[in-house]
Amino acid sequence: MLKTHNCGELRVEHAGQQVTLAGWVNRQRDQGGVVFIDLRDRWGITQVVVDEATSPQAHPIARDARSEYVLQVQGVVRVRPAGTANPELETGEIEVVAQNITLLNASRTPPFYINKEERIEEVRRMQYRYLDLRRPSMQYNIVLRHRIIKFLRDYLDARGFVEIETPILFKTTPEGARDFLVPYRLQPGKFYALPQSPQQLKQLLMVAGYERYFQIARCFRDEDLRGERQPEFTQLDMEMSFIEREDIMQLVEGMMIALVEGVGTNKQLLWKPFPRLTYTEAMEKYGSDKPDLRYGMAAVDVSDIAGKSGFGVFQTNVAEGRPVKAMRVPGAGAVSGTQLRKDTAELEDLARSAGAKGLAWMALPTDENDEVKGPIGKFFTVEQKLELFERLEARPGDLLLFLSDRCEVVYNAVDILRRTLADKLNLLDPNQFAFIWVIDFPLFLWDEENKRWDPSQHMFTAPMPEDLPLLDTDPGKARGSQYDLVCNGYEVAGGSIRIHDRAMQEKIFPLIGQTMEHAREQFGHMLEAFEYGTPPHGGIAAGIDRLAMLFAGAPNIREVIAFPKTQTGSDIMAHAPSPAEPGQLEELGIAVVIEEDKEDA
RNA sequence: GGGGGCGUGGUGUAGCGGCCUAACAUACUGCCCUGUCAAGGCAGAGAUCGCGGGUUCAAAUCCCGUCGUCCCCGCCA
Repeated sequence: MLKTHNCGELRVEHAGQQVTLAGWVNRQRDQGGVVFIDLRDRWGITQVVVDEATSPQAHPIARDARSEYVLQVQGVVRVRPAGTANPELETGEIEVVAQNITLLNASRTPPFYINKEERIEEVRRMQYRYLDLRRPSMQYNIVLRHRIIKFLRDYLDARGFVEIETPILFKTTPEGARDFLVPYRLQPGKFYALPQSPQQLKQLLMVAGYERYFQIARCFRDEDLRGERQPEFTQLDMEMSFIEREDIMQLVEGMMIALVEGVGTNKQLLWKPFPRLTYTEAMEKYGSDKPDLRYGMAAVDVSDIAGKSGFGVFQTNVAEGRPVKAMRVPGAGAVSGTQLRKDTAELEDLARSAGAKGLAWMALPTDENDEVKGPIGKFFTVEQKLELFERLEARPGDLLLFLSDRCEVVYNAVDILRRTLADKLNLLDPNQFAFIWVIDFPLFLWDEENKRWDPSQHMFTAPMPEDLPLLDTDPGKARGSQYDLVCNGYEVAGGSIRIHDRAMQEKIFPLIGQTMEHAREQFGHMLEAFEYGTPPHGGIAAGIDRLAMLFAGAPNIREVIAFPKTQTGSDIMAHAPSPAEPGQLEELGIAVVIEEDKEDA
């Protein structure tokens, strides 16, 4: 070893010890006769003192040392002279008096600061990702991610789960996203697909009798990127046999609580056990199947009251079956008239961008004797207003927003209004975790474009037993045995009880527009497996990137992925993707045909 | 596929028609300095303002296109 201690561990009790440290120059302070070097490694920073008089060998090297030079320092630990301790440093009580310094490697001037937390343009960070990752904040994120994964592994291992690897080179998987294809030289013209998840394989492991499986699995989906989505991402993939929905939810909930409480961050659970919302409740109240419950502002149906008001839009909509929903924004009405008009105009624009035709509002005065402000107030009788306020639990100074349209439009608008208002009103505390379960999803969602039902999760999700008859009569009403774990507005895990019966599986295919022929071709091995004693089973997959992001308090998952891709799927450092060599393509029997720019070529 | 933001010395920002021969901080280079820790002092170097075109007497600044990146919708659980 080139070091006997790391740069974060030396304390007063080490005083007098001969030590060797190695690391990077975080900062160098040249005082002339004495040079201070803050030596940094993954564990911390230790001050090295180099005195010209007592360390003639080390002094010139220390003088020439620059940021990010790699040094090995041999010296003696000493308690710092009185008055020179640095309470900012964990090692601030001591310093290492250098006897010998070896320059292990020099460094060019880095393109950005390693020793200073400053927002740097992301292109630059990605171009020099190895330097970006050297920054302490990134090292914290990456190590935190490791701790999360380690915790989950240990937790599941202790409960009889077996970690099993599944292939990356596989076949199209039924998650509904676009596949990444990998051409294969030995069979020109044929392609592997990278797994969108190990879904089929983990079910087959249940058929194989492993009963409790997990894997830290890389998944691949060729869809557009977002802050929370990368083309390759990591899931904690799990599957269990002989269990019911409740068993998995309990296990995962216990695991998440233990993780939050055991992984050593300052994150607080807002509540436990985790509340459960049905999909319908989530949509009705929050307009989203992954609502952020760190704040309220739930939508409340006021169709009955609004329909009786004198406001024509509400009357017509309610008469034609379109709901009127109201949201209470605490305190947002207690501003000047000018400000109120500006705020509500902005919110109305937002609602319009979500497809709504408008946004009505009432502002409750802070003085209860004043009139309610807002253009629709006059259409409501005093009694109607009081009824509204009571239902919304409105207080003086609140702003009430009213939306009325088709359900989907109202949901959309409620969702975007809630999220925007929460941000504006500073209601988003990243240290608070609001975990909730969303259950009772519809098994299918109608795909208007292709005029068919689409599985809302995937084709192996079992219907809720009591909804089986609906498959024949009204498939849209059938609920799936699906459960999603949501935290702070992010879906962090999703799973279901699976179909383990061939007949049931074959019943699903035609409903989702799969011909039997195509289904057998793609999934024949699954159907066949179901005939050999498949146990009832189910599972869940948790997004490790999103969890790590939440635990790190990071704004996107790139901050917790060592080498992420940009929004266009590029790796700026390595310049991937890149054209293939003609010889490689020839071996694969592939010709690249790139469309010339359609018109303006 | 669509909408929006951003792109100025190495880095982070300012400048948003003429006072820009582009400012500030920091980093960088040299010299001075024996208790600093965002060290300090003095001196210095460093930018065709992403790229291309246009408008104008005059463009970092306005317009169009393009490239890159980020956010959002679609897409994706």
